[in-house]
Amino acid sequence: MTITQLHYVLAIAEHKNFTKAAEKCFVTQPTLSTQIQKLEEELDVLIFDRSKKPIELTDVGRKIVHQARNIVNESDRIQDIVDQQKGFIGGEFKLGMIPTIMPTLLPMFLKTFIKKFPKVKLKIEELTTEEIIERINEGHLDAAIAATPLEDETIKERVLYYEPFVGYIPSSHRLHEKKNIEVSDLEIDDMLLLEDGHCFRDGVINLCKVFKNNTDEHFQLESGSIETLIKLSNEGLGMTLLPYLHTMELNDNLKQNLHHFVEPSPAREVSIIYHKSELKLQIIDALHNVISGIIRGAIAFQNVEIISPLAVKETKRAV
Amino acid sequence: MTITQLHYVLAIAEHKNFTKAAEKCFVTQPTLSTQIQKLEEELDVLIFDRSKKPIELTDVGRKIVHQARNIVNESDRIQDIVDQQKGFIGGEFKLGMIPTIMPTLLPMFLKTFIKKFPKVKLKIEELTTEEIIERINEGHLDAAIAATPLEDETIKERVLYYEPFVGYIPSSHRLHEKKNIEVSDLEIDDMLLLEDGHCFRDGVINLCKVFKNNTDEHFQLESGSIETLIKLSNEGLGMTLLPYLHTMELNDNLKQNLHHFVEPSPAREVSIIYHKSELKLQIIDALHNVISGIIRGAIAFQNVEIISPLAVKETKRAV
DNA sequence: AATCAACTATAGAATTAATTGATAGTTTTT
DNA sequence: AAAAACTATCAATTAATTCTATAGTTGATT
Repeated sequence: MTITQLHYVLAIAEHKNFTKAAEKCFVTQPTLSTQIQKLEEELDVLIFDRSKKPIELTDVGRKIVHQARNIVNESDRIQDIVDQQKGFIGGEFKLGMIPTIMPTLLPMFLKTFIKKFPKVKLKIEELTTEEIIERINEGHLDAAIAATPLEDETIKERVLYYEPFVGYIPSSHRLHEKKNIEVSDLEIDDMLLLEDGHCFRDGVINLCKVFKNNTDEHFQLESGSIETLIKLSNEGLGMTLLPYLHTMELNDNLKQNLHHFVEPSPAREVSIIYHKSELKLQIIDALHNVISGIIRGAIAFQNVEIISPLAVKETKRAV
Repeated sequence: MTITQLHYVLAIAEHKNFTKAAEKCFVTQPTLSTQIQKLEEELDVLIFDRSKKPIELTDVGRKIVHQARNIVNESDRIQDIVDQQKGFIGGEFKLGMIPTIMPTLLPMFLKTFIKKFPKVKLKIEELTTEEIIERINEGHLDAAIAATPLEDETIKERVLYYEPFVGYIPSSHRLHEKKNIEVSDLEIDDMLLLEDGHCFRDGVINLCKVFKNNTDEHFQLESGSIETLIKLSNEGLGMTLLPYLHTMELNDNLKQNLHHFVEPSPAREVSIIYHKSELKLQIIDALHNVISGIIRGAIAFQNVEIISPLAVKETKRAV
């Protein structure tokens, strides 16, 4: 059994096709055929069921693939160890981001990051939380930025910041006259909300359920649609909640419709998440440091006046 | 990087000598030299410091060895997965046992076990708890039977049974007339004890500390010396505590010196312990089942009369 | 400082394994 | 029925691993 063979197994398991897998491995298809045969012979067990089209894993095959992924991940860490020793931070790094975070956060840290770590080739993709979890587990993403907690055993989370929600209340809305709103003011029937998989932290009222109820009867919004949300809100379809960082980009007209919560404000927890095998931990560290540094800096400098200490819990300084 | 190369790294790290490591790997010494060189070149880092005699690991080398051990263990599990699928329970299995458990427990289960699992080649070694922990972590032992809890993060424990201690009190001793003794009767100054690293369970008085204090001033006994302990006790050097299973083998004369504790009796927890990577889990399962079955059976049948329900805690049925 | 013992490194040959291009044999799709 | 899409197999090639033999290095001993 060789690590190369395990790579081949993973590629075939993924593409369900020897020919495509071979391309991805930069070898010819017979190479895969023979190497898989050798491995199957060595273990004296069939990993793939070739009678099915497309090819399928056998029961043992599935377990072997799972274990093979462990082994390959663990063996990749050897290079990480060496990189760490050399103080080298570089290489390709695939980062996922959910749609409601990407457009505001990415421009804030990207320039700083690539300047500070020029050898890291960041590949950033906008994905839903579900897609992110799947791809992290499959090893196609090195890390992602998403709303947490996820409660997923195989994925580690490191909190970047807490982002309060701000009410966006058009003049037609019943709450428009109220300067600061409270969670108890909210009513599902006159709200537009993002289907965003995020829950609020324990202790703060859990708005998740409210969201879910709502989406049944009304409609739901997808990727990058916060602008749409605001427009719909302006059309008189209801108030909405915006993540704080988004509110910073609104023009002055729209800003007038913002109503902050009285403390403690509901907030979402935004974290960098990654597989528990902690591959490429140095780059994750680097991202964590740059982003949480930027967020701290940006807020402390620009916005202390706009939202005075928005604490999620007494002890926590938001955003 | 190949798994073979990692095996070579581990062997050299262990023996600190290319020539010896080569023997253990069943290859010649030049093979190791070249393969290690290739790996070091691929990673572009020195794993071994050859200037030192005997050879030493570099700092990165140490980390690489640690990771290499992970990878090798994980890759061994592939065979385990296959074995499990085939329902095959067999292969070499190295089991450690501490001296105060081995002589009584081994004869009780060995015959049954090898009859039930004839394909497992058990290699049993008598070792101290410290040696066991070290060897499990180094991968030289597959499992061991020892007194627990160990509070060692890398080692998993599965309790086999609780073994009460029985007082052995020669006629010369102040407590000889008392039929059933209590923990509060014990006094360090007139007791002989085993240096056995085991602590009693929470809730029951912790006799560990008593042991430790004692060994300073007096003397301590090593491996398999319970017979000696009894003889010394008979010589008037004090009473002692015997693990329950040992008391079953005493001749009638000596049995007269046994004094059971009033409930709850102090007891030791005896577990099968193994590395958290859970290599060869099927065999560990098999051992666990056979041993705990035997213990349950033996006691229920022969000894209900001798020590009536000796519960360590209210809820637990001892031995 | 010469010699020895105990190592590790290197060279070249032999062996073993991996990969390829060409092609045969399947199964599925059209 | 033909074409398309795959995987398996074969023979040849290339690459890698390992071996034997030996050279080089270091530290200890005389």
